[in-house]
Amino acid sequence: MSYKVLKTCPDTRARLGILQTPHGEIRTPVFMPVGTRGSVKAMSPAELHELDADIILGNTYHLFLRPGTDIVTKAGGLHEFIGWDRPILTDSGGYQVFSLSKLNKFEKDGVRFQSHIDGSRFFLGPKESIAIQRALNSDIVMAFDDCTPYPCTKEQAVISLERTSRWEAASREQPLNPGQQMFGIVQGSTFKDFRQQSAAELSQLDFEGYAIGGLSVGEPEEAMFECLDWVVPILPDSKPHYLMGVGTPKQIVEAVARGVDMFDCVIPTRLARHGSAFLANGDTMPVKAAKYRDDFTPIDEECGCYACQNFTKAYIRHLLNVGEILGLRLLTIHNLYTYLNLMRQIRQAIADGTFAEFRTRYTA
RNA sequence: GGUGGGCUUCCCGAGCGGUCAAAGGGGGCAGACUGUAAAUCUGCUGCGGUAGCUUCGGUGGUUCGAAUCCACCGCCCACCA
Repeated sequence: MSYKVLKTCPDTRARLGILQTPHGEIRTPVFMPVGTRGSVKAMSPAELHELDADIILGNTYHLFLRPGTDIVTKAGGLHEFIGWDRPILTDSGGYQVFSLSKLNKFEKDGVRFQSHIDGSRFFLGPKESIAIQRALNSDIVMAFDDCTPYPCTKEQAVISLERTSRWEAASREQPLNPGQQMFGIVQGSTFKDFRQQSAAELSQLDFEGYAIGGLSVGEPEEAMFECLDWVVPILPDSKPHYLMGVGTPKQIVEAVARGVDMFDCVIPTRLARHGSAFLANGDTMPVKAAKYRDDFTPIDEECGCYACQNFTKAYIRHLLNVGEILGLRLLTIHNLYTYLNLMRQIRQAIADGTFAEFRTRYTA
């Protein structure tokens, strides 16, 4: 048993847990910073340690294109290659089926991609994706799925779900390295019967964890929460539940209340590079805005991050304004700190049995 | 002193009689962003809510009509004395 639930919230479905991997423990609920191409953009591993990140993501599609599996294999695996000694979860490339849909074509056993970099053609299916993730030697391997777009008709959803089911079963059959574990991904768009069917089918495959995909792709927030209400209760309780690609701080708190243990999202790092800071209450602040030109206070007086302890909004705005990379770095540090700190507060609240109050206070 | 070139909206810069409130950059401002084709992208950028009003160094003039043509004045840059 690599996952252990330590405590459950008496009032919600929130759980406190520990996920064991060959590169260490992951304390859940967890937020996993996204490092698509072998780097959490603008952050060094030392800084991620300092921020207390338990685990980061990598991406099969992107790392396959560059530097390529041969290089990573030669380096001794992704951990060695990027100098990160804690757990890594690799996404399968299923999201790129969705996000790069203009550049690819479905086939029975996978997707014919055209590289967004040089136009070269290659094929990615469950077999290929898992083989790449095996070469990367990530701690958590994601099954290869088809991330359904939104809006989506029931006819499209059924085709997509059938494809995902087939691909995930094929993914599960692929060998893994010792210690690697694989998570399956529930799809089914915003249709209750499809979501439940998908969750039931996946449970049969006995994955080490269960992800919910195909959300936060444009559907209303309420629809996302509704999907969680359908799906999470029928996922195995003894396994971690991972909501892929989500989300805003308030969405994370709401999803934890619905029994989700793991999250990843590019929002904190991307918004940082685009000039916005997340505040402790979940709101965003456009630090690049003109009104902060002469504001010599930190982004957040209460924040314990390196940026807030040492720099003012006026200075960070100036750095952003003139295009100095330190501005992006400081905001990235701040946003990741805010996210990881939120997760600490969530875990503490569950441990203390006060998560329901925390949730009410936070989302108010 | 002479000859030639120039002065355009915050900046650079196009424009060479009507379709010009004026191309294109830059800068500025605002917005978007959810398993990252993203240090990216989109929109706005003379005033006014509209009708319209005020701009293209200055002042006059030519013309139905001028940023565009003419005269004078001012300033800048070249080269020649």
